[in-house]
Amino acid sequence: MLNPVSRVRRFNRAVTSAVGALDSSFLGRGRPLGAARVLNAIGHGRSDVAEIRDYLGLDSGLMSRLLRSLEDEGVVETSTHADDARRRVAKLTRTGRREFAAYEALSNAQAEGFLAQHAQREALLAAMDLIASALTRERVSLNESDPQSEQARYCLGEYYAELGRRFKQGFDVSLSRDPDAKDMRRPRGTFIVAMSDTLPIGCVGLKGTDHGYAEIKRLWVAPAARGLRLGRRLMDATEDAARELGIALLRLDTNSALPEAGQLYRTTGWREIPRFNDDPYPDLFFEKRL
Amino acid sequence: MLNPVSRVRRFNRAVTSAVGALDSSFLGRGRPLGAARVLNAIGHGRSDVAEIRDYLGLDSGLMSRLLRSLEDEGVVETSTHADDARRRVAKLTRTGRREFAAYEALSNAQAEGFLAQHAQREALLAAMDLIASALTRERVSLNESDPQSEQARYCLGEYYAELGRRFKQGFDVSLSRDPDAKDMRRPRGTFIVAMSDTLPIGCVGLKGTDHGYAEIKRLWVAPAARGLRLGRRLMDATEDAARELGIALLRLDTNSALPEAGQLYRTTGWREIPRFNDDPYPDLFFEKRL
DNA sequence: CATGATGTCTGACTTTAGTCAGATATCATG
DNA sequence: CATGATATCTGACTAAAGTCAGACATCATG
Repeated sequence: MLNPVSRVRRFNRAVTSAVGALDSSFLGRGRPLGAARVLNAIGHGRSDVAEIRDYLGLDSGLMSRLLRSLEDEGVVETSTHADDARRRVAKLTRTGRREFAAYEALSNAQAEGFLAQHAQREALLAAMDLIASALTRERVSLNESDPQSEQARYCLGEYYAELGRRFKQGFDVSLSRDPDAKDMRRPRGTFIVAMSDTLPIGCVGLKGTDHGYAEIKRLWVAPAARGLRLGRRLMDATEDAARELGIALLRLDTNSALPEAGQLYRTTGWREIPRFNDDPYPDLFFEKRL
Repeated sequence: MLNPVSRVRRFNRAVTSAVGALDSSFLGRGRPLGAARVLNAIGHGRSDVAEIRDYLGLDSGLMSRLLRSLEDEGVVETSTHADDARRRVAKLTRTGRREFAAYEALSNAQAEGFLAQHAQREALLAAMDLIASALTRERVSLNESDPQSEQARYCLGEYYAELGRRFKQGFDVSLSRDPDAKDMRRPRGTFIVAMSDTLPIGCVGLKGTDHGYAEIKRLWVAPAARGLRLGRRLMDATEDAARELGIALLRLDTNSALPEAGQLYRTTGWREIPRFNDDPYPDLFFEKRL
């Protein structure tokens, strides 16, 4: 009753019945589940028919019929794609948007109801984040994005908050050599955000300099996503980007209060070098030749 | 992207697709899912046809047909219930047990595969326990059981380990007034274990004494089950049992290092009294008249 | 022991999901 | 502009799940 496998299986059972209940709550709107799923995919912004088919794993014949039934119902309208007349794009009509809103309200109410039942909300949410990240790990996408985008700013905020918790003297960005956004945009550098579904769960910046090297900055992985080797994936992606940009030498600084970071660098070809800047926070400095 | 409801919904999406994959892994054995589910329910010890139907939420007609198809296949045999000739009981044949074992192996392999993919196993398992307990909270059952049963011993072990972590001087059972098992058996007392599915997640003992009162001992709730008001349920069940046993006065001791326990007692009609024993660990003493 | 309730079974359906082989239109390419 | 690839659609199926009314045997009860 206590071994890890039974615990996973207990979780599976609990979640299977919860998911069943969730699915059947969608049946209350007089539409089969398949059609409801297509409607919701469109509502969530997937307009390309092929993309929806792919996302939901449907046969093209089935997809075509589901789309037709939604059109007959008056909740969806389709048109041909502007760039490619073979493809079709679907969008919701006014009634379709109303139906979608009803499904959204249902989902939100279900989620709120679940949360309302439990004390220790934060613990529960953290557990959910962890599991969701674990389950969708192979679907984590690394996207280059602007260092001032919403996702990037979210990651950086979390990163600073975590440094504040882990450095005994706290962390104040304004005292640190905070990299300029323009140094983390191509062609000088880049900024990569790891997204799991719609949640940013990690980031890293490549900051161009005028000293013949580029610096790795702001490597962060969300607590809920640790153990998935995401740090390594982010570093690999950054090195690839650096090579693309013709950068031959990378440097970074870090702090011994973040042992997992030092560990990562040491096992991926970085070598320790003497201090190369006067930032007050770091106490460890590394270099890697590409 | 960050609010609690979105986090729950992200979890739901992640888990929905995982459950789908799990279900379809059961299709590899040439049997539709419905039939496989019935076979597995029987394998897990549910023999009464009505009980299976209820557990799986099936229509009686459908259930009857599924059972018939399993019989035709030679994996199940049915007979009439010994006490009631209207009811049927189903059991696996030899080949049925072999098929069941194959499904079990599949489930175990799936669970092991999931665990093998992840570092931070313990964190992941703890998150799964927490969520499973939250989802099945209304299905937690409180069972009176022998204080030396496997489940009881598991709970007590966890309880002692937790005291060891929370008391700054640690905890050594042999120094404490460890209650005798025979004082926690009817008619002198009782011992109640809270089970979620097959996992013990809490316990409490009622220890009979010869001094005109009984004592509450070993109240424990698994970390994964906190926030579900399980402590209160356990205490209520114990008080009910005490009333049944004709006990009019209850006492207990606890420690101020366990503030949630003190809080629970104070809000449920217990009043603080002077020390009534010489156990070195407790520093708070309560009494409640039934 | 008559009566209504209960548990199972059967027949006759419907709905949903899914498959597969073309048909048709359009696109990218040389 | 011929050719093969791609995206969607249609027709013709099958399988699985589920529903419903009634049949039948058995049980609990007064």
